[in-house]
Amino acid sequence: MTARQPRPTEVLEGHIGYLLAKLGALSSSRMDAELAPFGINRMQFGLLKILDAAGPGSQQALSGDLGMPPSRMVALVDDLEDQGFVARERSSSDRRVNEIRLTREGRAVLARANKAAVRWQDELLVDLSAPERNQLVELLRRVTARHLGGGAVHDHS
Amino acid sequence: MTARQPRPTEVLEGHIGYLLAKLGALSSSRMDAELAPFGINRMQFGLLKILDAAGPGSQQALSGDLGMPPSRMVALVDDLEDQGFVARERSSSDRRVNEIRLTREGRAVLARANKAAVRWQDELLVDLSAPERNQLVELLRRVTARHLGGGAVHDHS
DNA sequence: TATTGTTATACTCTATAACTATA
DNA sequence: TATAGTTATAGAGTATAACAATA
Repeated sequence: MTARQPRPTEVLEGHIGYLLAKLGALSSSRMDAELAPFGINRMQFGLLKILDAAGPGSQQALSGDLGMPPSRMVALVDDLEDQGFVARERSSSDRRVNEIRLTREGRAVLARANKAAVRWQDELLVDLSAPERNQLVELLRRVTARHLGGGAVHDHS
Repeated sequence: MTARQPRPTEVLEGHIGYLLAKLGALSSSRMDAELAPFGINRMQFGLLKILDAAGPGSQQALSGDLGMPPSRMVALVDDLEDQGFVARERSSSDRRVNEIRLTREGRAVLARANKAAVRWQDELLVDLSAPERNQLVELLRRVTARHLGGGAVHDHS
């Protein structure tokens, strides 16, 4: 509790990596909190968004998209399926694959969750003007494109 | 491996939180990799920087500064002490407190580690012009000040 | 033999809470 | 009784590897 001076961490804020890590962690935990009322976490939110944008896909494809091991998809999809947000159907052409598709309920919850996500984003950027927000997003996208642009974005710490 | 289309995650990049989380994770893991040759991780790097800027302090004060529980400091400082980068001295006025101070070796390794950190930052921002880099840092600092500015910056996922 | 999805295991990280020594 | 530091424990998250079904 005995933090010193005004702000000893100020010296760290010169490092953009520090700012990115801190804001990333804040944003992640807050996103999870915002999404919790809808029964999903930010990974599942991303999953629903991809399904919505790219159409149905196998768990392998999805795990490739999200850059996570297939084993991790199981619980994620289990939970979405239990809540009726996605449907798992054995592909007729290749019965090994699970074809995952968004249900009507899934599309509905995605719409509501998306609103919450946008609301939180607005709150995060409340101090920036509209042009500044666009500038920030554009700069971050350029950095992202260079360093994570190749294919799926991996965590792989 | 069977990631679909050009980049299905593109739909996620409209969310600044996604970009921040991904870049934060990338930056963190890369920082650890850059610092590993010096025998420290990014937390210890931050610790050394704070000691350098604010002078010696107790473990409590440091843990307050960094926003982590005192128990976590122990191993962090143990390791730094083993390598001779900091000295732990029982305070004479209150023998419960450990006064942590930077050693000469600590100051030397900090200087070298800092160069590596700056080099990585330059690489991260390689596609941005000098004014753009300044703009990005300034925007991030303003967002940080609003949402994490109060005191110590907590992780607390 | 290779691949999809699943399950089991093991490892890392971290917070919480007991414990000690000082005050 | 309260506080600084330490140790112990327990939980979450996650990757890796074994496994079953299908190709």
